Amino acid sequence: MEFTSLLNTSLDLNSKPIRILNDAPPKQETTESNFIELGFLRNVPAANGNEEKGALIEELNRVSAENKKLTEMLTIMCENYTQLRNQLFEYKNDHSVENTQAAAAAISISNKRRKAAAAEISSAINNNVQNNSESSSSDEDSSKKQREEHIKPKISRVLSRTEASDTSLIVKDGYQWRKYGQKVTRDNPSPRAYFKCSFAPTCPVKKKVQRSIEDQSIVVATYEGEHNHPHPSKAEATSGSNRSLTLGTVPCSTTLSSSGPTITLDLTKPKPQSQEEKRNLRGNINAPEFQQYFVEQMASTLTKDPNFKAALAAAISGKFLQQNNNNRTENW
DNA sequence: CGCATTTGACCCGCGC
DNA sequence: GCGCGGGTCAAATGCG
Repeated sequence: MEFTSLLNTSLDLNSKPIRILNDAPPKQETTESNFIELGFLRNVPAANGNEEKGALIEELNRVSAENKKLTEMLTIMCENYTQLRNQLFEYKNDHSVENTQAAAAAISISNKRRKAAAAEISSAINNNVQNNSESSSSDEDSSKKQREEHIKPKISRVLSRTEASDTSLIVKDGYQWRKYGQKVTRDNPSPRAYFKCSFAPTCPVKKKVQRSIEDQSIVVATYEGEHNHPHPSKAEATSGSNRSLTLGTVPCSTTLSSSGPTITLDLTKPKPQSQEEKRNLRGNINAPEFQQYFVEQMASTLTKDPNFKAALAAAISGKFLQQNNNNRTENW
């Protein structure tokens, strides 16, 4: 099963300010649209006339409807995610015996060459398949294919948005990684970094991180294999120290939109939280606490977004200008 | 001093 | 067999 995080859950907040008045000058238009998006609508004075007021109310209604739609979409996505996660757990349970054998083989041969290791792992899996399977020799081809599927390490891609100037190639996913190499590949001028799980050789998981050739602000992390140990943040939660809330076993930090600017939500970023809160939140995404946490995360992400900051600054400065103008008109 | 990162060298698979 | 390119190793280096 390949897990590719190409879902676009981004809200595209204010990347293109909404046009309110078609004939309004650009500067004014941007400021006013920002007012609406940032919730300053109530403070906009009615001095500009009833026509504009009506337009603003209409816009507010439109934005409210859009917000409702987005909320529904988010709910559906959460449901889908929960379903997929359950399916993953079921799948894992079904294959736990095979995975255990493969992991044991991987540990015992950690110092051998990769080829030999792969051969041993595959033979361990093959033995298991053969032992468990009652298939006759006529099914050899299909069982071969099955084996090949087992041998293939699980590969998943995660896309993360970072500062384009940030050259660290670090994708925060909660796990600890040790960098063991960096290469410049032919198809992409930006270097590719190679990481191993810090639990290696016990944990065979590797990841490759490289900036997207299309958008330098996006880093693509390719994960190979599955961790055979609990998520560090989970382990910490059980052992007493708190760093982050995890939303499942797969990294859910990122999204990518292939077209247009997006805002990426990083749900794995560490956040101070009490043990009790964590217990209450885990596994109940509909809980008000979770939703509050989710909103906090979104707010945190938004405040880190330069576009959002610029929009906020524009809105605030616009607000002050507006107030000054009003004061002047009142004083005159 | 120990650990993580860097980086050049090396290995290996693949296409010609 | 050779060259190319991706992936890995391991000595050197940096940092806390």
